[in-house]
Amino acid sequence: MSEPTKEQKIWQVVALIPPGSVASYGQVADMAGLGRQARFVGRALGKLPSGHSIPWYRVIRSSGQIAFPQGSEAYETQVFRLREEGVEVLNGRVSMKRFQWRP
DNA sequence: ACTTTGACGGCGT
DNA sequence: TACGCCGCCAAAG
Repeated sequence: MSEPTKEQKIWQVVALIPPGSVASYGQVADMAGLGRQARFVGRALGKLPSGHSIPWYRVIRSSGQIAFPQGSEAYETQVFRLREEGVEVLNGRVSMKRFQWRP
């Protein structure tokens, strides 16, 4: 085994987000030591291997918006899982004020 | 080696 | 509050 890849670091950080809270792509990038690589976080989550247990749905935009287009399957899944943990989602958005993860 | 892409962010209008 | 524009930068093609 060698050094963890950047993608693995990202997954590692996402796995730390506790149930009932959310984090932005930018916040995850920063915590993974990737600076302003918010966009890379999205790409990395898209590559999650099947069978994983990474809470990808706890990652949203800094604005509180769900990153997928409303109505898409991924969007519906994300909203469902968030509500399941007690996170309120109204019109595709979460109140960062109330649910953002603060390490 | 070069160009395009992307589950973003921040600021201005 | 809601768009649009531009900046970011590693990975894909």
